[in-house]
Amino acid sequence: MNISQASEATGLPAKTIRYYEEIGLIRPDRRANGYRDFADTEVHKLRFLARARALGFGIDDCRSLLALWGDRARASADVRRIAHAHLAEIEAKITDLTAMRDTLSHLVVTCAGDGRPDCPILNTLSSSD
Amino acid sequence: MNISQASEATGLPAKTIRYYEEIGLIRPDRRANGYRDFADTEVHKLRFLARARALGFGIDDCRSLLALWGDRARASADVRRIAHAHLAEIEAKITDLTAMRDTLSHLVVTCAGDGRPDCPILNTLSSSD
DNA sequence: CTTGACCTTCCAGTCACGGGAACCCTTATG
DNA sequence: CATAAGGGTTCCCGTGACTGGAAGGTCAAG
Repeated sequence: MNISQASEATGLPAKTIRYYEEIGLIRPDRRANGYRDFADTEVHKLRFLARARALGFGIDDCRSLLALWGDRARASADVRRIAHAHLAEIEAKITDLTAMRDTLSHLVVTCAGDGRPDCPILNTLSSSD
Repeated sequence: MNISQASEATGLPAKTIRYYEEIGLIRPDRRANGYRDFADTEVHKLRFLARARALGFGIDDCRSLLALWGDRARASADVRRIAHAHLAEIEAKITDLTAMRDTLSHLVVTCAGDGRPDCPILNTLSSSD
C-alpha cells in the first residue's frame, strides 16, 4: 500500500505519516524503488494514532499508548493513568478558556460597536487597577 | 525604568518584553549605555498587552488593538469586530475540548485501571469502525 | 517520448516565547 | 586597584506537530 492509500485509509495527510515515521512512531517497509509500503499492521497503528491525536493526546502519550497497545502483558492501570492525566489537562484548558469567554462575551455585549470611539473593551484592557 | 522594573510593573518576563520590542509592539528609549529605558507610556502599553494576551488574543490582534487604542478617531465597531472574532475562536475551542473531555472521561470511568490487560481505552483507540 | 501523477528527501516556517552562551555596565567590597 | 556580584545586551537554538515548497526520482498511459 502506497502512502497516498494509507493516507486515504486513515484520514492522515501523507506529510503527517512521513513525520510519524521520522519520529519513530511507525516503521513501514520500503520497496525496491524506495517507496514506502504500508502493511495492515502499520495502517492499524496509523488509525490508532489518528484517534489518539483526535482525543488531544500529545505525541509522547501516543508513543506510550502505542507501546501499551502492543504489550500483551500490559496493565490497564497504565493506560488509565495516561488518560486520566490528559483528561486533567483538558479540563484545565476548558477552565481557562471558559474564563476568557465569560470576560470577553461580557465585553462584547457591553461594547456599542458603532462609529464612536468610546469602547469598554479598550477601557478594560488599559485600566490601571 | 530598567527592564527588570518594567517586568515587575507589568508581570511580563523580561524576555517577553524584549520580544515585544523586536516585533515592533513597543519602542522603549535607550540610554547612553545601551540599556532600555521604559517611560510610563511604554509601561502602559505593556500592561495593555499583558491583559490582551491573558484574554487569549494573538499577537496580530494585539497589534491591531494597540493601534486602535492609540487612535482617537477609532470606531468601537473595529474593536468589537476583533473581539467578536476571537470570542468565536475561543468558543470553537471550548466545543472541541468539551467533546474530547466527554469521550475521555467516559473511557476513564469505564476502564478498570487494575493489573489486567483488558482496557476499553485501547479498545476504542484501535476499534475498526 | 512525453506528460502527468505519484513518490522521495531536505529545508524553512509556523506561534510566542524560553534557555543559555558570550559579553558589557555598574556598584560594592577586600 | 582587582574583583565579584548582579544588573544589562545581543545572538542563536529549541519548543509541538506539523505544513508548504523546492528539487528530483519513478511509474503508467497515450
